[in-house]
Amino acid sequence: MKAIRDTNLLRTYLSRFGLDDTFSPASLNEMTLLRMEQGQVLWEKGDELDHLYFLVEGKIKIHTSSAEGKGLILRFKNPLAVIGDVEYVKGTEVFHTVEAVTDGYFLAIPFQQLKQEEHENRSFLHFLLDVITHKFYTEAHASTLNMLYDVDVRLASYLLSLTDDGKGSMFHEEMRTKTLKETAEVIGTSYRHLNRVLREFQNEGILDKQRGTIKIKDIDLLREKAEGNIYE
Amino acid sequence: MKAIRDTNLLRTYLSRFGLDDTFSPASLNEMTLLRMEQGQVLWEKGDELDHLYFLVEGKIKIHTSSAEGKGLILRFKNPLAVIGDVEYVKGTEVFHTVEAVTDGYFLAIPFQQLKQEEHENRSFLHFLLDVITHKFYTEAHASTLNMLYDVDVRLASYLLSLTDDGKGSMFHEEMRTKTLKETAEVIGTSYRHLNRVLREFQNEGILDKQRGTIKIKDIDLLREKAEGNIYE
DNA sequence: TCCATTTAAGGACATATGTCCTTTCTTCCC
DNA sequence: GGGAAGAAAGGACATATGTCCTTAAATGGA
Repeated sequence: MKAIRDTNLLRTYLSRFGLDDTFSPASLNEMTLLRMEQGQVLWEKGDELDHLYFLVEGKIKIHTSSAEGKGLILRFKNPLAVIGDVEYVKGTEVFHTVEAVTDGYFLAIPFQQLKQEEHENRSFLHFLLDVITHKFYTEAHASTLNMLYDVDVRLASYLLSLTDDGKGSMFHEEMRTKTLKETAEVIGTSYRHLNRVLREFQNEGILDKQRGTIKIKDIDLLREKAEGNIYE
Repeated sequence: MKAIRDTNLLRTYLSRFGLDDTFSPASLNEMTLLRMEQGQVLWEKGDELDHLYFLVEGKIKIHTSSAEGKGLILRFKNPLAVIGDVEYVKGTEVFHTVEAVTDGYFLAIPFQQLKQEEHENRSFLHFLLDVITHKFYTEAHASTLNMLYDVDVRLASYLLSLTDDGKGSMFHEEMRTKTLKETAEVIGTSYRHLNRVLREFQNEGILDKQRGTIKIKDIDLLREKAEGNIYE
């Protein structure tokens, strides 16, 4: 990634995400702005980090793959996402590959500065704790869902998580998955199988689809399929 | 669980695990000692917690199950294990069932007291951060392993994690899994299938087994099977 | 505009894994 | 010592899911 010298933009992001409340002025001063470009692989398994990064604009994809190339997308992330928190606390290498899905920006701050911050500033520790706890929580949910349920349940959950606004009411009945292949990776199955399950759903009257455009027809049936599970 | 009035024992545990360095005297004073009994279900999904618990003696099992009764053991834990950390930070309900595998003891401290501790004591926040980060880290490893690899690789990893002392040398070539059924649940498969894979391993000369007693014969072959993955 | 590339759709088949049973040993209790 | 209950072993079969292909429609440059 390339460093961008744009103090105004940097300040805008700091205040938009309340980072200027979390960090001391000294730390804010150490922040740099970086630009990522679509498709770029930002970090790979095994990399050593020495900065903590905040995604402030754009979208990234966290994924992993076995030696044999079998891939699995763990999640997509939008601002404000934090990268390097676990690595900072545990001093370990990067474990998952991070890729830019769109163009965007990161803020970066050196680990060294964070050490300082830890001592002077309780709210930073709290921030870190909240971020990592949240990661653990969602990871635990998702992995349980993946281990315990078949693809149809996971797909239903995934569709609900996009369709539902989380409060029980429903928003866009129609949505376009960018690519079905990507959807397959997110729920941890092959494209072929996803397609199969989608057709089943169509046959059961749960949804309509034509070349990748999926339209939910019966959200109650979908909820039934998901068996009360929702991604996230 | 039943509260035990045994100040000496309590103090022993506090110092054995260095908790008296982490907590303020006021908090130490609020600690209570509890006894668990083998087989007891200690917490279930949906329970509300108002204490943080430390397992100081004995062994527990963290597991979960779907509505249809399909079960999955996430992990076993020995002292010092912490229960309720995520629930404390996020204010959520218990997510996994916790069961006593043996008799043992917990220390408990009210969430309310922790609030206090947070303000007065930086090392407590750090303690919490370390514990949760570690949980995230191991959970991420295990779930990736589970999603990406087949049972044979997972079994090989699991056996290695018991056989290996982690530094490349090897300890007990012979080990007795308490029950194979339990082993199956830990690696997330059915007993039937575990049995199948064990027989394959035997045919390939990797191990010998007779009625549940497994003896590793060729640890290099086993390592090859595990493809570099180790549980934990 | 046309061709190359990507995405979608689904057939055919292979494989991993699960479910349900039956049998055989152990273990343990009365 | 004998029977009941649990643990191990594995046969038979069902099912979920993966791999490999082929075809058709969309999409993005040159």
